[in-house]
Amino acid sequence: MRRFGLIRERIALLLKEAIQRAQAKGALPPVAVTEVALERPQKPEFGDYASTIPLKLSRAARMSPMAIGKAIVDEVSSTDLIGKVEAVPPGFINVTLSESWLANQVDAIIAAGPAFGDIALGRGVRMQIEFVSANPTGPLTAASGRGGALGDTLANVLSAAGFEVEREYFINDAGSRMEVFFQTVYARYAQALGQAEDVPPEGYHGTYVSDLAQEILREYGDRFLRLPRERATEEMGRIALDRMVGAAKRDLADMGVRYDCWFSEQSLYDSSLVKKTLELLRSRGFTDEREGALWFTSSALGEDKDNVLVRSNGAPTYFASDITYHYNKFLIRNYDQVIDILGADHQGHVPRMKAGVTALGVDPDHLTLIVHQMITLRRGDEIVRMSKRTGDIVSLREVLDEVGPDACRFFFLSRSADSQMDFDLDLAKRQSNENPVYYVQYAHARIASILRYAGDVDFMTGNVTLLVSEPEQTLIRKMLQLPELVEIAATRLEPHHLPYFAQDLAAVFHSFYKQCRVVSDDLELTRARLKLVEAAKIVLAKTLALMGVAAPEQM
RNA sequence: GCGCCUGUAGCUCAGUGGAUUAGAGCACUGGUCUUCGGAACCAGGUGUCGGGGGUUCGAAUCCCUCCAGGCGUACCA
Repeated sequence: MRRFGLIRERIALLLKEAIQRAQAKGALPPVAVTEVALERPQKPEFGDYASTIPLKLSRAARMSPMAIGKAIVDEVSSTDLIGKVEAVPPGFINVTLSESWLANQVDAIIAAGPAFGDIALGRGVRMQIEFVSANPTGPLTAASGRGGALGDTLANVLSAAGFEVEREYFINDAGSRMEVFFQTVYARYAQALGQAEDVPPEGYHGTYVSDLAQEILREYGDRFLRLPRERATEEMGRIALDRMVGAAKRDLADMGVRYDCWFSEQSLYDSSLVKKTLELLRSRGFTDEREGALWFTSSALGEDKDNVLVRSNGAPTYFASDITYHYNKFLIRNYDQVIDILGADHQGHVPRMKAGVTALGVDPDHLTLIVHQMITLRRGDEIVRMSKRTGDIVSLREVLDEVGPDACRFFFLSRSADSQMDFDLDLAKRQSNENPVYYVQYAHARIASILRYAGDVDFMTGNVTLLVSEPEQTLIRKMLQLPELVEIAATRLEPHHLPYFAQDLAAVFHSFYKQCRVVSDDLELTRARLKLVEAAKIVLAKTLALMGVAAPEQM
């Protein structure tokens, strides 16, 4: 797969070489220059890239920023890439890309095809990203949708950035919540058969459990009532669990979320890995027995408290499973980097997991925990609570059915993980026509339509050097930002920049379309512009693909 | 109490220490004029960047403090 060197890096190198030459000639004092940072100026008249290096060197060099700027600019070697480079007050160096180089990039984009935007940042580093991993004790909630969109998109972005990414869902099919869930299913089943059974006090009161019990009753009859209670609870529970996991898989698949692996928590017990991991922690001196329980002495690793691994009743906690799970990730499957995406309601898990992997002898920097804030669901002014235990659920399924997967993903992705999110279901439905996702998709459909309209015009021979008008160059500039966007999203683990870029790109395309007739009597210009349109389609489709949003040929 | 996150336009939100006027979408108003898809384009304006200090040549951005909201702070997950 072909990957492109970033324009920004090429320019930074040119500036750095210029500085070295200026220093060699004595035009600049030999002060140390670590890196030449480049930014994208807010305004077009300031060029495509700008550096503040003169301002930063001013003090050490004991020269005015403008004098430094001029000394550097004088030494920048001329290339086909740069059209103009100038020093401007108070001490910026502004770089403008050359018209002809920009025009030629249209050919480069078409040659790259769907690989355009891919970069060589990851260099094959093996990375695992785990997300959603919701308890299979009920349907996925809308909140899980946020984790799903975030994790799946981040995985797409990291793959595009050259990481070797595997996506995983941790199925919490063991432990105390599971027992309570099994008992709840049994109670509802028994109730359906006229028995006086109560849902356990900490049980799940949602109607979905009753539905599930009815379903089991229809398919299996009353046979579980004739089995010993413990065995019936276990067997029926396993059936219910399978259905819940199956539903989660369907919901996520319908949202376009893909997984490479669904990993069972129970398997960690079945293979005795939990026991082995606890032994390891014990032998390394990170455990302590107090009040009949086994504690992880995380306070010795800088955490503010210790955490229970095995309760005094002998049952391991979820934390014991999760450390074991990370033992598996790091020491059995040997991932170089692991990312866990959690909801804010699990933020307390972050410091102890960091301490946990440290105790395993793993560099905690190899584990990144991304915490996304909660979403508040509303229907108009009414706030909707989401809890599987109370049964007051807005399921992901419901949101998908109401809003559709594309709008759903686009919406979830449009906010940074750090921000709480308001999701008004009424509004999302009512405004579906005004949702930015349609604006972006419309641009893609319009492009496809233009290409259809052009019919059999063979534009692959088009001469892109004709593409020098302002709307054309603006569109090319915007398209060329995609690789940098991938870099930013991948290094900062922030996929929320994608929807904004998609909107910008669509807007720039619509504006171009309005100003430039594509298919006209001028055959040469038509061919060139069709190439540009084709390139725009590639870039827009790639952006949408990274977000997991459909790129329709027509709407 | 302590910890994490947040506070930017009427609403929902972007904003990697930099450029006399801090951005986008929605909503609102007016225009385009519609032979390639009008689900479009163009033009309009509001901000004590929560308050107050500090660092810096320069702060929405970094530090301190206060206020407000969300979440966490279990032998739950």
